[in-house]
Amino acid sequence: MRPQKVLDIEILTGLAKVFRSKGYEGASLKDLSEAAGLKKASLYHRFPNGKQEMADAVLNHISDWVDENIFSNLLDNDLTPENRLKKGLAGVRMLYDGGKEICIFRALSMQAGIELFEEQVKNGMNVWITNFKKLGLAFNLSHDEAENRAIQVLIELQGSLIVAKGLGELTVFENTLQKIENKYLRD
Amino acid sequence: MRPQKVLDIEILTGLAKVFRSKGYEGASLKDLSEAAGLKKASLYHRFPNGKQEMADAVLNHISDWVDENIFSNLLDNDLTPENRLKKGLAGVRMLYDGGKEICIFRALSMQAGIELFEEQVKNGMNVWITNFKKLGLAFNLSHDEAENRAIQVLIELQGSLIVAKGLGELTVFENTLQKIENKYLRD
DNA sequence: GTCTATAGCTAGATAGAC
DNA sequence: GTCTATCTAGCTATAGAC
Repeated sequence: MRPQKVLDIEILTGLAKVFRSKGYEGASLKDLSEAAGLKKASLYHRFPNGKQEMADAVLNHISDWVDENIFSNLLDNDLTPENRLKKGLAGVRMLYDGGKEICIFRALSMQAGIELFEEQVKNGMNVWITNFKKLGLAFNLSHDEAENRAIQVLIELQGSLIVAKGLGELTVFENTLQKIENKYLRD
Repeated sequence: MRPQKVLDIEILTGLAKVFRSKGYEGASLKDLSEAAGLKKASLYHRFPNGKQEMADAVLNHISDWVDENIFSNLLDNDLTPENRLKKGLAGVRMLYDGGKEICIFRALSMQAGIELFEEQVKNGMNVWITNFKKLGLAFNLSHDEAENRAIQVLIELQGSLIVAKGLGELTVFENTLQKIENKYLRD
């Protein structure tokens, strides 16, 4: 076989960039192939089921990144709760590039995607809540408090991304990260 | 002239529904014409500049609704600050149908919309912040506190809409409305 | 595995009858 | 003002050479 011209990771990175900025319907095969560095037909060779398979692959790729760079920190028993929190939030900051990038779930769950990715969005959110809840328990919060705070973290992250993007003020996102950190450290 | 078959308000309501659920690119002229109750060519008679003009009209229509049903309450000098808040939040609850509906700005600002509606989204958010800030001042908050709380309100509303929609749990949105109300009333 | 070329379709938008 | 019929451009996807 001939060697791959472009590595899988490079393709996924390119595809992710387009899906995140344009959404599912908004991302054309032309956009996707240019960002991936492969012609359309070659993309179909890698993803025989087309655009949907590309979006799935991107979701899985990002999901793996989040596991490795955020959740693994939140749950790391070798760290103090304070350091789990700090390293976890550092991962969050990186995931969203300081507020410049949008949440891939949100980008893909609009439009036709509503039914297409509904289940994955729901599961994805529940995993975030579960893991932040475990962090809350490590801070000696009650089950209810830990769960409510986990949900609140999700709300504030998503909300601040929208507002930061809308206003063009990245500080809104950064302030929210600080606020979340302080809230856990204070009680 | 022949009478209009469908009233402007009915058209706008139909168009809004499609744009809110599918976004700008995701909303096809077929979808839009069916929801409006007019054939494509007739829609173009009403909106000669096409889809973009339809989206603009929807944005203006909703903006008027928000002025009348939310902001006018927040700024009503005949009411106590408590009642301004309660009536304003009641409008917010109605605007988003208890968490079932998505923010039109968000729906339209994805995809190709990024440059198309960027200015309108920014202005729209700033108006929300300005008006909630005035409410905060009526509650005797300092300028800084009033502004920060206004931004926080926007963040929590947008975030809770996303999380409520993603989890399929409308209570997330309702709880956030309660939390916002309590926060103002407490201090 | 990657490419050029193209099929088949649907999108947004118009023409012109009534 | 609304309709049917139609145009063109762009879309997703495929065929087949190398």
